[in-house]
Amino acid sequence: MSTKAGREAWQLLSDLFFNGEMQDRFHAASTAIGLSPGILKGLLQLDPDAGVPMRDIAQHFRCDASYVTTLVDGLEERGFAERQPHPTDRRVRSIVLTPAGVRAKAQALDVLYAPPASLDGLDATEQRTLRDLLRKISAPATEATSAPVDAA
Amino acid sequence: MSTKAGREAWQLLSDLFFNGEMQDRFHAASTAIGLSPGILKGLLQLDPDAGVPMRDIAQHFRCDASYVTTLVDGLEERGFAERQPHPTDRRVRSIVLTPAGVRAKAQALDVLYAPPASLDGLDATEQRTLRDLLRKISAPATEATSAPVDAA
DNA sequence: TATTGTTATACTCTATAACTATA
DNA sequence: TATAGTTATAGAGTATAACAATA
Repeated sequence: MSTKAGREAWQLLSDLFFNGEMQDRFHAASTAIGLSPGILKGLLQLDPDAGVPMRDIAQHFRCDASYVTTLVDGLEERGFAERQPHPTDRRVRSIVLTPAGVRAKAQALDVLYAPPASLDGLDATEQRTLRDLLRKISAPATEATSAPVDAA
Repeated sequence: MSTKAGREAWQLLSDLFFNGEMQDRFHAASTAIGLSPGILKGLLQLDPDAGVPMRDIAQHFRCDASYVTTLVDGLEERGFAERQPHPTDRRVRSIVLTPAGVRAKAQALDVLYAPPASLDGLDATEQRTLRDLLRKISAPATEATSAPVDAA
C-alpha cells in the first residue's frame, strides 16, 4: 500500500515533470535530432537487435496501426530504422534500428536523461539514497526465483 | 553537481514516467473529464483566485497566442474558466477558474497524482525517506524564515 | 510604435474506412 | 474468417499572417 508520504512523494514527482524544466525536454530532444516528437517516441521503443512488430508498437502507444506506418516511414526516410520480414509470419514487419538510429537514440537519451538542476539540492549521499529507492521501485521482474509477473 | 548515482536516479525516474503505468495517465484524466489533453493542460495552470494573463499561458507552454485563444474558448464553453479584465491594462484578459473548473481540476489531479503500483515496493519508512528527498529537491525559494507550509 | 488578443487560414498529427496479402 | 500492414481520406491540434484595440 502507498502511504500518505508515498502519495505526497508521487505528487512532488509529478510536479517536477509537469512544471519543472522537464516541461519541454522532449520537444528539445526531438528538434535536436530533427525528428517530430511522435517519431522520436517511436525511435525510443526500438532496438538494433530485437525487431519489434509494428503491431506491438501500435499496442504500446494505444494508437492506430496506420499511424505506426507513418512513424516507421518517417524513421526509414531518415535511415534510422528498417522493416524486416518476420521469420515465421510473413504478414508481420519487424522493425529494427540501424546504426544511425542507434546514434540518434543515444543522442536523444542524453538530453532526456540529463538530471534537472534541482537535483543539485541533494548531496552525494542523498543522491545515492534516492537512486537506491528508485531502483527498488523499478526492479521489474528479476527478483527472487520467479517474481509475480504481470504485463500491461 | 549531480553525481553518477543522481543521474541514474533521474534515469530511473524518467523511465517510470515514460514506460510505466504513467504512459497514458494524462489521456485517462482528460477523457474522464471530457476535455482534450491540450485543454486539460491549460486547466491545470489555472486558479480560482489568481487570474492568469493569456500571454503568460502562451509563454509557459511555448505556444502561439492564437492557440491560447482556442484553449480558453474550450474552457469557457464548458464553464470551467472565465475571461476577466485586467485591473490596469485593458489589453490583457485575465483567466480564472470557475467553481466547476476547480472541481474538474481536482478530479484530474486525483488521477494524475495517484501513485503507481510500483511505489508499493517501498515500505512506509522508505516512502517517507523518498518524500523527504523530493521535498528537498522541490523546495523552490522560500527556505529559511517562513515555515515549510505545503498544502495539496 | 509595440503589445495583447482574435480571426481566418494553413499545416501537422492522428484516426477511420476500405483494401491487399497472409494466416 | 481473422490478422498485419498500407493507402486514401477526414478530423483534431497547432501555427502563421493579418487585424483591432490598447499602451
